[in-house]
Amino acid sequence: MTINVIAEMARVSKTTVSRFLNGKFDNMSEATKERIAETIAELDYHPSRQAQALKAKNSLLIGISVADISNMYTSRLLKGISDYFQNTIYQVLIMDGDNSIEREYSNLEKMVTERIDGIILQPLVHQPDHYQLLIDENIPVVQVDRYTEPFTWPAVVSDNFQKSLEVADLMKSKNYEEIIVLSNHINGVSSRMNRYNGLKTGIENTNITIKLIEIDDNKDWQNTLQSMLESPTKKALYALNGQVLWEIVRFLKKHHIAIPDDVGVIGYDDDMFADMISPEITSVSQNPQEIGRTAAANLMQIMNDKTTLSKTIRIPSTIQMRESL
Amino acid sequence: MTINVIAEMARVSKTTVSRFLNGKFDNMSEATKERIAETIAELDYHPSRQAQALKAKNSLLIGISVADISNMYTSRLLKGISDYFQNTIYQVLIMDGDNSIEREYSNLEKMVTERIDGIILQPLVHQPDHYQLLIDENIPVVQVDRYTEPFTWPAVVSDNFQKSLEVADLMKSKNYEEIIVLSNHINGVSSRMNRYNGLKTGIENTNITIKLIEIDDNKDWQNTLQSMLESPTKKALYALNGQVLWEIVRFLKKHHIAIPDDVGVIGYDDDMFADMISPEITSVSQNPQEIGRTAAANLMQIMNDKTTLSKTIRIPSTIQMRESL
DNA sequence: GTGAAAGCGCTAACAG
DNA sequence: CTGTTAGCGCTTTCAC
Repeated sequence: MTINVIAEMARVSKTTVSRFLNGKFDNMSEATKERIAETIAELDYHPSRQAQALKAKNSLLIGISVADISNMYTSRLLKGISDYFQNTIYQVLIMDGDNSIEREYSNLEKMVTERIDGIILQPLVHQPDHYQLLIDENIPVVQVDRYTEPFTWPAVVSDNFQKSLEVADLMKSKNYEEIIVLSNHINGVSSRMNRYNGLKTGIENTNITIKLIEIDDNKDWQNTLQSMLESPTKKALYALNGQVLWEIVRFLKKHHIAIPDDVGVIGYDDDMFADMISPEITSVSQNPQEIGRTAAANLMQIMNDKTTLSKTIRIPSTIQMRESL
Repeated sequence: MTINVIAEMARVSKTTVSRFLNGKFDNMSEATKERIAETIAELDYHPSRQAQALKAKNSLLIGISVADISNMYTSRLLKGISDYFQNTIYQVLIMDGDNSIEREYSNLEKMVTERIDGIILQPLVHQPDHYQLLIDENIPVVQVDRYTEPFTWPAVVSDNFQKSLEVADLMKSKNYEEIIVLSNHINGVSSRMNRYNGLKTGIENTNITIKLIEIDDNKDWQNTLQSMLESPTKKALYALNGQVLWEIVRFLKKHHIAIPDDVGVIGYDDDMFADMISPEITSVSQNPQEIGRTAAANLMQIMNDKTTLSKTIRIPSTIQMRESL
């Protein structure tokens, strides 16, 4: 089912059919127009994107590279992105890095091969030269959730540093003496670094001490945490993402450590469950759908204007005050 | 950066480069091979998928149409699918129907235009003739989670009916007298119908009665539920998916209705939270990742063999016994 | 061991 | 108002 078939059946040249397909009716008789329309409808013809792409040198494909597709944050991010592109001529090619740097790179190579017109990237690596491939190919990129440094591409992220300053204020006002930060590896993940650094900055010139447990470097983190909890100081736990937050809560529950009496808890990502467990968990609620939507809109703008706007956009998050801190 | 450029720089014809790209080294001198390899590496050349597709008449694109992308079940399903295709030459085009029949249809039309080679479909509509487009185009399809009837394409689903029989057994053994099933609209969603019908079949010839509240038909479902709960019979709530389950639990919590003393609760989808709230919620745990993987594998087989295996594959789920029932 | 040429389905410049 | 023609980047047949 090709344009030639349609042309033949409608007794016109394929040029005319092409004009019809592209809405160029300026100089087309009603009769021809109608005949083509009928033929197309009858045969249920859809022009081949591959052929169009080859000609036009754009694939109308947008690549999305996410760190881990099976993850609440990611789902909501994708919702925002999909929503935005739904009403455009672009299609969305989603690839899951599965938290593997090799797999992410292989995905990006595939995207280049697909001649995608733009990329929304949740980078697994902090150094931009790891992504030299994309720079060389001069592909428009917008980063989400995290960013590479020094500056390479615009990014849409949460107000991580700022929000951690507020977390620090909370800790001060509640007279906590020690904060144990729990996270997956922090190095190279800007969002986690900013959350951690915001907290450190926020408690400067106080007596509050901070400890950090990086979970994936430390299979034994549960023992580490347990021994840290033994001292008599007033402590709080700060989990830098949702999955870690729930691991902690599960751990505390299992060991019958009372929240917030024995230890305070606050964490990132306000899943629908934070207010359903007892005690309800105080958490920082991000807006991934809005991050996705914004990133998509910015990518579109960059692709259209060829202007690479050089800034980081911060989408506000909010601290949901509940009972655990 | 095209094959012509490479050919010129390596001082061979593009035929030879093409042979190189496709691993046809049968009659190629080591010298040429090396020269081409070097040139490609130097220029970081990636052949255009569009041009290849145009020639080969396959896009190597797989379309995934999901009902709602921002949903735990879907994320895990996508993980399974992505994982499988990662090591193939196929790319995955994910589209979100956002629970809108129109949007789903528009997505499928886009897939046809992209000349995708196969589709994994979580159908929003029960009648297969709604998908006549795909039938006409003769596109290989595997359904997931739900299926259309009468039989059109193979489907990979959970053992919904079977598992609801077990739920019925549980209800009997715990002497429940009345079961209130809560769900989004059941009609046309085979998984929900099977869950409901399995329960009905399971309690045949008992005195247990069943009531059904379809949440989206009934904005007022909370009042409906509340009045249903007033009678003195021993009752249980059965939620047919995760989102409904958590809405119910939230509702009960808010109204201080005790689980399981005032009312028993069981529901589908064993999110990581079911065992973290008090009381822990008894739930049916599906295996969406395995469903996705299996669907992907079957689609591959159909695409390769051109044999449309005509069966429904059921992936076992398990009832996680906890405290709420 | 390698190349010339045709053609995949489409668009656009030019001609009439 | 419409058609002829060339060409997008690749693969493949046939020829040397």
